[in-house]
Amino acid sequence: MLDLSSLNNEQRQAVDALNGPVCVLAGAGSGKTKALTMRIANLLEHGVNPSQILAITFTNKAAREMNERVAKLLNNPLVSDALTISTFHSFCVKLIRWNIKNCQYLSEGFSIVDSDDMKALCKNAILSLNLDPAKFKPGTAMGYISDKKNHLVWYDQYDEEPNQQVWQVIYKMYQEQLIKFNRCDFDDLLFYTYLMFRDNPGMVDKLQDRYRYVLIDEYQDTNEAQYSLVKLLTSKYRNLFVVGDVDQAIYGFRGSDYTNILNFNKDYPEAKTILLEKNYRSTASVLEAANAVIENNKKRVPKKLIATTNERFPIVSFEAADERQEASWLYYKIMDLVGRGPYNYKDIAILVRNNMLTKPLEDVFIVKGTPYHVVGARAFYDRAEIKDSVAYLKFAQNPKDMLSMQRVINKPKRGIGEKSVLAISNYCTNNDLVFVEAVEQLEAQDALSSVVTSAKGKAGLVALKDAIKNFRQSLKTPNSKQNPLTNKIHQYFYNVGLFEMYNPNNASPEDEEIYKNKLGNIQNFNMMAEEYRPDEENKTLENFLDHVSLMSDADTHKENENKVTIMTCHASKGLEFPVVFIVAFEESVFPSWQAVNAEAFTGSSLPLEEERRLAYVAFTRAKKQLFISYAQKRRSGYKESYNDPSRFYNEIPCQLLDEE
DNA sequence: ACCACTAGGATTTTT
DNA sequence: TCCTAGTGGT
Repeated sequence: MLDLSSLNNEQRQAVDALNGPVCVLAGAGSGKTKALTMRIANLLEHGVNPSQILAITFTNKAAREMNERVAKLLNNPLVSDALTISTFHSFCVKLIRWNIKNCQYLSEGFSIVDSDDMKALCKNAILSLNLDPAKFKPGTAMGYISDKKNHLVWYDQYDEEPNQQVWQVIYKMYQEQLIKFNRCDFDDLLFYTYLMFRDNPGMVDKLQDRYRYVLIDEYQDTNEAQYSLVKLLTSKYRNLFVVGDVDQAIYGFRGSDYTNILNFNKDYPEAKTILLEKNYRSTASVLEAANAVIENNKKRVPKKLIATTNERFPIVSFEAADERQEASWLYYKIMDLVGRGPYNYKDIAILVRNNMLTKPLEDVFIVKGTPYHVVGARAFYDRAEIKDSVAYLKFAQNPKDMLSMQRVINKPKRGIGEKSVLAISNYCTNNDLVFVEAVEQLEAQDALSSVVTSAKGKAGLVALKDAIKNFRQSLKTPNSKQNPLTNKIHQYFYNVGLFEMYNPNNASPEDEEIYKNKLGNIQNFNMMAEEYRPDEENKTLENFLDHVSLMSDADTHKENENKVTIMTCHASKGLEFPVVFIVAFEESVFPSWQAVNAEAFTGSSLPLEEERRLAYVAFTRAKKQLFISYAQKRRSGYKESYNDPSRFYNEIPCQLLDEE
């Protein structure tokens, strides 16, 4: 029997409201994850089939944890497999793959582009329109395209804004390329799923019957595409349970719209609304500071976090001369907390507004030997050798992916240059063939010379083709302990010459370490194909690549290691730490200069209010103690600036502060 | 086809 | 300041 005794009245209501729409407005630290997991367990206790439950979380890590918690609550590991708990994006990939025939823009084997590929495609589009990429920046194009997709606008829908029409043309070219390569971007996952729903009532009907109970965490951060998806999915049974907090809406820049949660009652007039205001996480002083800051936002529903403890610590602040002094102050504070205080390194988090700010901290921690870990080591996937490895896999999985082909065809050097690449691409397009077929046809007709000139080039091309063919063949035998995916990948990488390319014996003395390192990275990446999920039969190449593409920064957080955690405020959402440091709490950093400018030049305070919510999120991560620092002078990359302390700092009542 | 050098741009937050 | 893409020479 499920033990509900640890819940308060409001949490209890949320857990007990099994049917119909429910909206839980949950302040930071008010036990919303607990309510969410308990409710899933409660549904199961009341005879709901686990396969009928769909829960959407904000990160893959949160999904995994929720799954484990439910299984533990019910003392039944078997429910784990039957439950569907994932992020919007992961859920959408699966839906598209299962219903690929209903998706008019993708076919079997499609793969997801990363932001670098997106940028490259945008740049190609800009160049082929004879526009100056310095004036029409690929980054701006990406923003435009993403914004349109998040609002469910396809490229053929006329853009009324006269000066936006260039971007619309770029959008069109970009999208046509993606479709040709059988690829999609992050936003397409949501958009295409929405289109499938809209155009296939039969499919929606089936899914509605399957997922009778839908739960969504962090609902304040859903965008129009996600909102519309959910609406279609739940319109039949209306068992929609959403949890969120308007004060923690921090993803407006990517189309998230917190009015979705404010208007929940309009869409579902019969909805039950539950307010969770009691905070079980933080000390009274932390909550008073957080409340005082967030009160300054005009666009909000008044709400105060209520402390459940009288414990309080002063909020320690420090004004540093520059970022280096700030970093060493941090170091001494940490040594003090760990050496004399009751804390371990893993109890401490350092939250930053942007990724650049981690560098001076790392410099000090490396010299002093402080154990730390930067969340968002997605940087691993940005290394050239890992991108090459991924591109090799994506090309094998998706034969139409000429973008990945371009990346790998001459790595290692095979004597195939720009001209040959173009000739091969054209041959494929003109004869409606994919790479392997094209090379085989040319080989059979003894016509390889028409695409590559050198003997080395011809041999290289045929060898690459064979390696891909063999790999694809090996994928057809099911994975097993004796013959795991990672072995097949290893063989493939060996065959294409990736290992030989970074063989340290081939390196000059000064490159030896670099080669060793790169080789190690490739091998680690290869191992991940084995480790990323427990069940052998689901470790397909497709699943592995989806996993790699959709892994978020926050998913790289390891809490079991005894290390100080450094991460962005955004990535800290949903987490808690006994001790939290917020660094660079300065005007133009936090709030960002873009937000400050927006208010000054366009008069819009919306970006500033989002920054304030971000500060609120950062503050409320702290369970016990909060430390805040700012510097008079900051050298950040190539720029040097003198900033005032953050306006949010001045919003903290003085009596809570201990200024060092 | 490949290498070495140079100029210019870059970092707000992310699936 | 550092990294990247683009250019010109071999």
